[in-house]
Amino acid sequence: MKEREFLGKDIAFLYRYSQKNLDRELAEYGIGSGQFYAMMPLFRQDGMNQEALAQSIKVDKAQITRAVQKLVDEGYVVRKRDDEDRRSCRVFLTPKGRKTESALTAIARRWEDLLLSGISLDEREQVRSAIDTMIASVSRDLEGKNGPE
Amino acid sequence: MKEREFLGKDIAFLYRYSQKNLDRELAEYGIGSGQFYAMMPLFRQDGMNQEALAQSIKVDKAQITRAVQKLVDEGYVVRKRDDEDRRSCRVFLTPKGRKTESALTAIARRWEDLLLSGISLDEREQVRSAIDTMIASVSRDLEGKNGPE
DNA sequence: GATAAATAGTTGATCGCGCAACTATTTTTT
DNA sequence: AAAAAATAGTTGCGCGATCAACTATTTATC
Repeated sequence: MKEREFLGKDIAFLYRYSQKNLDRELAEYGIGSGQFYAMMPLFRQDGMNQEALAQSIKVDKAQITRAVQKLVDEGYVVRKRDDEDRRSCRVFLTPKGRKTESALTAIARRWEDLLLSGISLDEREQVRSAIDTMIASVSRDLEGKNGPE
Repeated sequence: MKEREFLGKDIAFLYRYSQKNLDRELAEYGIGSGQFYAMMPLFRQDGMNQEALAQSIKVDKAQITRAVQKLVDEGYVVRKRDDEDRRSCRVFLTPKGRKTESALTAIARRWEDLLLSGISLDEREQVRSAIDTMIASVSRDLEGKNGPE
């Protein structure tokens, strides 16, 4: 039985290196990894509010406030007060923002290709579903801890 | 073919939730996840210098400086100037530090058990080796980028 | 319809972490 | 042996991210 390291350490390393890689690739767009993650869901669906955006990448809403602020500063998105519910802001891509879609998705794809490069095609499917399972386990744990009081 | 999300997002989530979980469990010891990762290698081998410690968890040496400083403040480790090479400090566990070993490894194990809880035993082996492969791919990429000048 | 509770967003404090610039000590070159 | 290059560690700066406390608005309750 091979001597194994703590799995958390491996995930941490993959995360940190991912940030580094993204930051390098994104530098020319004037944004960092935090903004990148916030952009991706907007390509799928434009005009969601910040709460929905936060949920879709599972980060704190404070983080979204800051990411969107930066994206506004850089001209990639605009905030529009929602007239149905004036507490919330809907976030829309600007034309400049839309133009980055193919470049940003290419960056995501390249990173993913690198990660999976040593793994056979049918194993990839298994790895992905294992990761889905882990996320589900963790999410369930999370709910148990702060969800229903 | 199922609609898949960006793999990086999943890794980011697992990482962030892991930090949160560790921080909660470590609170009673007065340390955070950053110090936890630095402690783990010391249980295996005491007295390595900070450079080695940094490499063993693949973080920046600046991060180790800070983590060790905090661990010294909390009384878990001591720094000893190395007399063979007076540039480096060797880091040793104190008795108090040693006493945390079983608790900290239990925390690591519980977290890992949670992560893997939905995955069958033989799939676990595959997942682990897939992650090893990803780490190898990423490390190779990293070397290609700043290694041999 | 007034008050209470929930919700969307913002802000400040704090942690984890990498990078670049710096100091102090080897090690290598010449 | 002197000068140059490498190495271990520290420090300042900035980004990503969470939490807690706060404001503004909406929804529920009495």
